[in-house]
Amino acid sequence: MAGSVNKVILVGNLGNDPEVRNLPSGGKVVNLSVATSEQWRDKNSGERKERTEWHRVVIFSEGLVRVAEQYLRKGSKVYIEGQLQTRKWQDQSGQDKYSTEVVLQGFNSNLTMLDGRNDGEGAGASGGGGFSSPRESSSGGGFGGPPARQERRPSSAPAFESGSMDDDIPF
Amino acid sequence: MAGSVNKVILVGNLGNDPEVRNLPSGGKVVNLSVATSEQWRDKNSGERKERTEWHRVVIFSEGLVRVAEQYLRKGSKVYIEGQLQTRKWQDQSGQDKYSTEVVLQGFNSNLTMLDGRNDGEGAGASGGGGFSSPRESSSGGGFGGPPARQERRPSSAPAFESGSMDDDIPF
Amino acid sequence: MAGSVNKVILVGNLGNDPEVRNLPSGGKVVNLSVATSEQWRDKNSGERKERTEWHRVVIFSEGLVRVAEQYLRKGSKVYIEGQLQTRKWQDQSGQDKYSTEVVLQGFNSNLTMLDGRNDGEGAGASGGGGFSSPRESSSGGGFGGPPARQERRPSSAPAFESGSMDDDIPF
Amino acid sequence: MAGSVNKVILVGNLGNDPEVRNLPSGGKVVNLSVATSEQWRDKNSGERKERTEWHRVVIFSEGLVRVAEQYLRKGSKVYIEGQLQTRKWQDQSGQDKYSTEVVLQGFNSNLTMLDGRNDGEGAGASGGGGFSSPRESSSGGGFGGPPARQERRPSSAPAFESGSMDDDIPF
DNA sequence: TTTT
DNA sequence: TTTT
Repeated sequence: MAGSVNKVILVGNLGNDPEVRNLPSGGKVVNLSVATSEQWRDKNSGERKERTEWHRVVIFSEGLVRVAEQYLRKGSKVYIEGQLQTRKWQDQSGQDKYSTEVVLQGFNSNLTMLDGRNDGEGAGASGGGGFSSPRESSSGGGFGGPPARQERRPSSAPAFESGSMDDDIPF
Repeated sequence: MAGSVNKVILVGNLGNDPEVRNLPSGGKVVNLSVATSEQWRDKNSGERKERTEWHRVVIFSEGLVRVAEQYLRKGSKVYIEGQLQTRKWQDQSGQDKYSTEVVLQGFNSNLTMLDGRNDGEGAGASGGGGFSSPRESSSGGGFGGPPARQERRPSSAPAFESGSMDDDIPF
Repeated sequence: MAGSVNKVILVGNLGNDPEVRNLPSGGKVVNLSVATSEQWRDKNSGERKERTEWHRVVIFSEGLVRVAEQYLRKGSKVYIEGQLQTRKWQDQSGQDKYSTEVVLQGFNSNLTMLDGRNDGEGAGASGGGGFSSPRESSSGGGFGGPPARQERRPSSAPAFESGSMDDDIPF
Repeated sequence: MAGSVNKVILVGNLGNDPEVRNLPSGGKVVNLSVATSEQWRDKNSGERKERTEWHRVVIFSEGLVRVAEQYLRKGSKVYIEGQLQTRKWQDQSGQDKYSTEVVLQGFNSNLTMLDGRNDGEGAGASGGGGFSSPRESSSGGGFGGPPARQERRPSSAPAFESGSMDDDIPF
């Protein structure tokens, strides 16, 4: 197909601790159960309503499996980026069943803890090797206007709390 | 829950013409069957592989129902933004079944045709009324730096045809 | 154009309290300064690195202006969905300047607080009126398989903490 | 910061052929100029309006640089996923300038051609190596319900051509 | 500078 | 069932 996209973005809370399973291959898979919810007020009755949706999330990416194991617990709030996949299986009675999951696997996945203290490295999808600098190989490379010698990501990166950018950025 | 997000973004092709159904309420629902696919080369065998995923899309938003009816056909390429929802139903034998769909309803949905001739208006989710100006009520409103009297979107909108941006934007 | 999309998604923290300004028109605009940051370990030196990016966010949507005023403070973590816009302005010396902002306006915007106690209504973009039920007009409307009489969003919606879905959803 | 997200999603058309530049390091950077546009009808005057936004896109990811060079031309329609970055530079007169760009670099980027004949492989961000199977290492790994011995993506991939899904998926 |  |  001349280009397609399959992306799910969730922000929600874990209904349970992550379930880690070992694969025959030696790898691991983690299953999460993630709740998202909407609130609204009924137009007619004026009542407060809520609807909770549960999502099955399956993590294959090595790096993200590690994040899930180490940092996530029942109740954790997470940002998730994955892909929709439906698979077919048979129950005990041989009946066909379908299961739709949000799959985190390969380059375009993400899992980020939104509460708690992730003093860790951050979590790239990184299918295997981990990643170091998000822009390791650049040097210059900007658009026409700005001169190429400009440093794009100075090592003296200003931390958000420091307030040191006050006279840099005009806002 | 202190804030959650449930969003699906798809770019894919329709496997069939849209199915339009009338609701008892007088409204309409449109069902789409959307394919996304990935290609890759098998690391070991070197073979070319492809996996196609089919997505059930259900459109409730009035404005988007109209777009689907008028412009979409089997084979159309679309951009879709909706929400994941799983619902339970019983088949003829009384067995419980679950069905997961991408639902377009309410403010945070979108449906945009990516091929063909949409000679129409564009497609906002607009639950009912349609929308006029995307920034009708602004006047000024910029950040600190720029003076507040600046027009953000003058009715003399800076259309590219005017050529006036040529020496404006440094790229 | 036969369909285009302009969307920014941010999860980050406010560097300052929201700045609220009144418009001549009687409306309000809110400006936010939002930080996102990445951490990584330098491949060569092994050093821990961090890069913080500051985003200017401008809120025009009435409903979201209210959310920002009421709930957001310096340090708040937010989910933001808006549009990229670059505008031109002149500084005191008459020099042309360009400013790129993430604009929340119209139907496809979102602002959700990710920490703290938003005991409020949730925050739809809702350009003007607020919104009540996210699926007010549906009744049935599912895909072919499931019968139309199924309730899509039962009022007895199970809250995430209740565990009441245990025997409903097979995960 | 306990987790942040910085993501831009664009669907638009190239205003010019891609600009490829060689880096001192031996790598390449590609700059794109991408237009998105909105149409609406003015509430008062009833006039048809349009607003075009131009985005500067900078591609560092090796794989995506290749895609851009090979397949993209002036007028091409693309799906782009990247990150917002603002950088500072000085013009000839020593004046500080800021430039905000959509940067494609590292694992969470994407570039997909939405028209034309991409007879190629598809385009993962894949910083260097390319990617083979999107789920090479799985075997089993499903959620609780389905038995673990189920193959998730059999090498006999269930291609739609086989007709085998006809009576499978209830839609 | 694109596209409709 | 789509598309390449």
